[in-house]
Amino acid sequence: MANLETDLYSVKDKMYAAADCIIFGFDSGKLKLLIFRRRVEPLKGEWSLIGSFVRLEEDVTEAAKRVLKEITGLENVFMEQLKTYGKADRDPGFRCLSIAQYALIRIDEYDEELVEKHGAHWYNIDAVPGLVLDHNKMVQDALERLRQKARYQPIGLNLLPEKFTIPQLQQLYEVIYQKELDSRNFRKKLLSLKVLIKLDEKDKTNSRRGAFLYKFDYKTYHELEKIGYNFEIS
Amino acid sequence: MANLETDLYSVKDKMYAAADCIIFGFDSGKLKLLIFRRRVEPLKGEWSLIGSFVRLEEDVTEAAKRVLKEITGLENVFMEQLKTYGKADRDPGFRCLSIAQYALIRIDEYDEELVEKHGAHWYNIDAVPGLVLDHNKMVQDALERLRQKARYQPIGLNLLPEKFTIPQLQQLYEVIYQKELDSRNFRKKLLSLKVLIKLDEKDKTNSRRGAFLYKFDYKTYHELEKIGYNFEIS
DNA sequence: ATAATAAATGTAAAATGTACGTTAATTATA
DNA sequence: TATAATTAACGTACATTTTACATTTATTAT
Repeated sequence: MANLETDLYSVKDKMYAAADCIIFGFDSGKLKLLIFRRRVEPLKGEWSLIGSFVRLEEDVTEAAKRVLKEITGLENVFMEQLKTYGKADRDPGFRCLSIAQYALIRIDEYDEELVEKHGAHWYNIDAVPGLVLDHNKMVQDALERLRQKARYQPIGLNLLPEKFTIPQLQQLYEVIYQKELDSRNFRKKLLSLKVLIKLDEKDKTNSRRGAFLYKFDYKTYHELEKIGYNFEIS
Repeated sequence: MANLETDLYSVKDKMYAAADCIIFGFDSGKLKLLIFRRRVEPLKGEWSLIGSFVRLEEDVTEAAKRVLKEITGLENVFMEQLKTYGKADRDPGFRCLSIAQYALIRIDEYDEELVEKHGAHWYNIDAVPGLVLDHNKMVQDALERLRQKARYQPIGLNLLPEKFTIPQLQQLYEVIYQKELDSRNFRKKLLSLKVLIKLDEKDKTNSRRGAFLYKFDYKTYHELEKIGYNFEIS
């Protein structure tokens, strides 16, 4: 794969596959996206989703994990396939499929130095600049998927620290759904689901009184899931 | 692409992409799957999802439509990407990604002759034989997606004729969800959604009395959809 | 005319969702 | 040391939806 650009015959004659990652984070009440400068011609240097070619001997999933680790230092992150973008003319350089995958990371955990070194940058989701190829479309699709999926599954929690407060969680849902939620009903609904473990620690960064921290009870959740239980928040 | 099997160097050195279709139908109260005999080595002649290599100059979506038309004669069918199967070793012959797409067809509309000519066959979903590679897994994943998606969107209707009765629709939901539904509550819920148009024709194939035929009001539905409406049936 | 059969309608209780008002805990400050 | 300010937490009444179940209706084969 090293001489992709130089071996013109093979470039035009082959099918390539890229793994592109839509990396979401949540910070200061905002949903964010991590992007970097594209590393291959054409359009080298332009803003792009973080991605890489899938190597011949490598699983698609592995390729996505590889770049994610390379840029953020993170492993074992929530990542899920979004969809494959397969228009024949989507990339002017190659015939290249992109298998897009979205990742949800805890923004306090990534390796800042590494991110900086690769020229990557976090943008507010509503201020993402123009990206190469169909990458803006991928971001839109990923957002829609996140919204859809968050309604019935507790995936949003992957964007928060392990210990979080209910007001924090509400704020997260508010940015995902892009609408305000009633804090009293939100709390009531959430607690009725019986999958939060209340700790006796408080987070006092946002109020004098402080808000209790909670952990999500994955064990119980997965058991309930089996018997057709839905983590539904609206 | 014609000499894939003969040009050994390129075969081992290239990435291929296949479009595999999970084709669902609904007939006599059963959910069915259309499969055929694989046309390429290795495993030529074994039961397989209906698929084809994606040509270099062809969109992935086009490839899927192409095979679907080739085998069933159908165009303009509901089809949606399921996911891409990208394990490096999933196909012992090539490095080949499979972009799996599921289709929902009205089983009374396909071209029987064409299907027969290609050695394709409808199997009850609970009696699908062993398929090549990871195709059985694809079927399971597609089923799960269908179940998930049918809860909130009226995609099941793509499996029924344009005119259908409420008992028919209920039967469809029952096979999709694999559970019995209360007919009184089903009807009530369905009609409350205000997206069925009652015709003044009856279908008398199942009872002396006959059941009224309905059409789905896509126009109204799509308007409601915009304002955050959910076609939720459980 | 009657029996048989699936279709269609109805109703009451339980559960869930919605829209609010009130109280509690904490600390900076006066 | 008391008070003000602020967010967290709890509660309640009403509306809507879901659930569980019984009855009536239209049709035709006998």
